[in-house]
This record gives sequence, structure tokens and C-alpha cells, in this order.
Amino acid sequence: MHPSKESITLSGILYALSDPTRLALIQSLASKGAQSCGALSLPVAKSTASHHFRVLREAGIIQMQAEGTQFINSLRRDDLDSRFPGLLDAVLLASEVA
Amino acid sequence: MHPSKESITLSGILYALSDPTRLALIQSLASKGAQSCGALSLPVAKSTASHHFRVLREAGIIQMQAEGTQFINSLRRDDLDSRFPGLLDAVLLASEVA
DNA sequence: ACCAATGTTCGATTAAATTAGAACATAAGA
DNA sequence: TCTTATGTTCTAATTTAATCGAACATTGGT
Repeated sequence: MHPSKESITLSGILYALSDPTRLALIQSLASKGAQSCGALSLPVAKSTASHHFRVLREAGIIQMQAEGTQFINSLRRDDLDSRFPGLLDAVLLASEVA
Repeated sequence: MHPSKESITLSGILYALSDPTRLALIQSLASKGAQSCGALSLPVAKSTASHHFRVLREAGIIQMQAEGTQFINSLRRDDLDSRFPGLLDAVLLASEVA
């Protein structure tokens, strides 16, 4: 379900983050910390939101852990920083500027 | 044909670079400097290569200038660095690691 | 047990990207 | 002027992605 750090690919990350909805998602996670899927309140259907979480998860950008009836999402910051130094920070900085 | 610096979007850049063929293209431009389309010798049909150049150009990542019968491609490094500091470098670094 | 809350998965639909072949445009050279 | 070189544009086929509704699973509370 969650890819290992080594199997995270650059193309996968760039693709996952090229979607404005997913970009907004990780921006929220970065600024407000870990949140459940519902707390992130996307303006799309539940199934669509679930799809976006899956894309981010399978790209290795977020991790999800069950907590009661909900799932808590958080950035895999350490893994990303060690595998692709500076990339996440540059994207987050750019997403604030734009 | 070439977008202004201000109209370059983060999503556009991330999407354009999420394709392995295009990523390889800009990596070659970064390491070997400006090159014609032909010199970059992609393993695809001419029309397909032209499509990839167009995507990179319209995303604001490269600029193309006519030079005789050919087009010289180069990175819009200054524009990218000023608009999204550190992003291009992080991607290029990541593309070397991976 | 029963019910509500929270997401996931399945199936279908619609939209967008990738690819390539064929025809076209432009510049340089013989 | 004719030909070659270098890409672009057009059109079409295949693939991939985004979206939603409905049904399903799991947990926690009543």
C-alpha cells in the first residue's frame, strides 16, 4: 500500500503533484500538519477524494494510518527529503508564491 | 508561443516534467547546454518529439529559437529560478539521483 | 445487536494525453 | 530552381486519468 522509500520515483512525484487538487492537499498537510481525509474537506465526491489520496500515497508522498473510523494523512517528509533533497520544500515554496 | 514569466504555473511545470521523456530532455539541456531538436535524438517519431517540445515550451520550461533550418532549445533558467526558486535545481538534482 | 461515521472499491462515463503517419512550411545549398 | 534538412501541423487511434454514484467494509457508540 505504501511504497518503500527506495521505490519512490521522481516522475511519480511530479505527476502526483501536477494536479491542483492534490497540490492543495499537500500544502494543507504541510502548513496545518496531519489531518484526516474528512478534515481536508475537498470540493469533490468522496470517491474522487479517495482517488486523490491513493495517488499521493502510491507516489510515496503521504502516508495514511487508521485511527478509529478515520484515516490520518501526513507527509512522508523524511523519506522525501532524503531521497530527493530540496524537492518538497521547493514545491511547497512555489505553491505559496503561485 | 512562449508564455510570459508571470504566466508560468507550478502545476504546468510539474505536469510537463512528470513525463520521463521530457524529463530526460531537460536533463540533457541542463548538462550539455542548448541543442537542436534533432541533436537530442529522442527514440520517438518526429511528430511525437515535436509534441514534447511544445509541452515544455508552453509550460515555460524551455525556449526555442529558429537557427537556419533548425530550432535551438534552451532552458529558461533565469525565469524559472526567479519565479520558483530552487525548483528546477531540485528536479535536476533528483533526476540525477534517480 | 443496531446504527452512524468514515473511507474504500467497483463500474461507468467523460475528458485529456500520447503516439504516429502523412502532408506541409521554411531555410540552406547545389 | 530543385532538392535536402529540419520541424510543425493535422488527423486519427490508443491509452490513461478524473469524476461520480452506489454498494461495501470497518470501527465506535447506543
